[in-house]
Amino acid sequence: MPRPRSLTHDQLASAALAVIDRDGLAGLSMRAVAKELGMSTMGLYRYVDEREELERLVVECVLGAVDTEPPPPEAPWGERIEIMVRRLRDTLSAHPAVVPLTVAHRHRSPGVLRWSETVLAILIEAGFEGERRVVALRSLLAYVIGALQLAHLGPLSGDGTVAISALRPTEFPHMAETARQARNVGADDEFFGGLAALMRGLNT
Amino acid sequence: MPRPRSLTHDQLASAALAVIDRDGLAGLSMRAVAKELGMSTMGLYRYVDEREELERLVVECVLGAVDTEPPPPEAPWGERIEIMVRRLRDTLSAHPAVVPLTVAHRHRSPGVLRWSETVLAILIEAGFEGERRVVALRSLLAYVIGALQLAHLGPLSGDGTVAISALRPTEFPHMAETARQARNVGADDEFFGGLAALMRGLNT
DNA sequence: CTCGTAAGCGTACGACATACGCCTACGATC
DNA sequence: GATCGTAGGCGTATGTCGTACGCTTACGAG
Repeated sequence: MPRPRSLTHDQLASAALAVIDRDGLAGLSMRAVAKELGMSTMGLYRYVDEREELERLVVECVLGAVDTEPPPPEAPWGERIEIMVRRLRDTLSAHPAVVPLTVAHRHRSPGVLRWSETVLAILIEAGFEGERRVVALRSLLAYVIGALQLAHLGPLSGDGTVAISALRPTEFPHMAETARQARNVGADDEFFGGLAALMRGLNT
Repeated sequence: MPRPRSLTHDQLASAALAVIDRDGLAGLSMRAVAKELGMSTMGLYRYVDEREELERLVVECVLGAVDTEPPPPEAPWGERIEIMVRRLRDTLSAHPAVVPLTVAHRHRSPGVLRWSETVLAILIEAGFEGERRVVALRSLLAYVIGALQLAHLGPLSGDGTVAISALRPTEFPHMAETARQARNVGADDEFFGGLAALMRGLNT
């Protein structure tokens, strides 16, 4: 075997992640990642066939870090699900710009699969069967993905909310008032408030 | 006033939407839209300053079509919210590829603002105040956005689910079985099942 | 020591957004 | 009806992107 590879997939993904964290998802380019690695642009193509594969590596690198060990079984199942959701959210929150990539590549990520497997085990133990189980898993995923994107692109405490609370109150009175109140709602309160509601509803 | 504009914003947005519907979001380019309109690439720049503005027009065109009239007030508030969510989902489902644009530009879209205004009015009438109202609106939006993206990029009846149900059952037994069951769950069952759960939870 | 394979690089091409400058058609004014 | 300023529309040019292709170079097995 001639000439061993000098870069691991993890190093590739970390470099890409560094670019994304610094310049946003739009800043991700083969050139930028190559420069980050101190190599020529085309050198990168010895490791990945195309940009999409690099994106998959990034997703795996991020999602692979999720703790998928089953939470302590003595806790009620609702709490255990919340623990799992919290882990996923914490992991993705560290790199919010990759969430769109996650959505696109989630089917091939062992990370999400392992996470889903653990969540399903809890749901099954809690008595979820058939369609009800499918709906529970999908709605949890949908909520996490949607909430993270909303939070990243327009956090409650950010410009958007300020702009809305300044709207002509005659046209959008409820929006203006709600936006004013929203400034006092932290990102965690918002996320876990909605999650708690979803969990209550799934339970009944 | 010299030389009236020969194209309306709506015509611009419709052309862009046609491109997106045909070639996906990745196919959206100034060149493609200009060609769709039968004009030169640079001619487009007489109407929009930059690509982002064209995207905003598309979002407005789509979201502006949402019916934001308050639903019949004799219905229970939960049903009225569901009607509003259904309208939003139906509108976005017609052009699923624009959902990511929607997320990015939602703050400036009168369509979402009007929709939110109507939803807030229902929530207020139902007794939602302060943080609880904020959380309700945001979690509904998060769920819709997340669910639509999941459905578009990997519908339950699609390849992804088939691929998952073919995974080595020793490693992902629950996933494999759940995916098999998921093939019998329609997109509407999935969406409204999760929505119903969220609504139940918000109510308590 | 030799040699085949893979590593890594440079160049090149076509698509993209878009700045700039040109000619042109129109409508308000005289 | 002639004039003129504004906006419409186009062509060209620049810099970025992904990536195909071919070259040189370093390594390890024989």
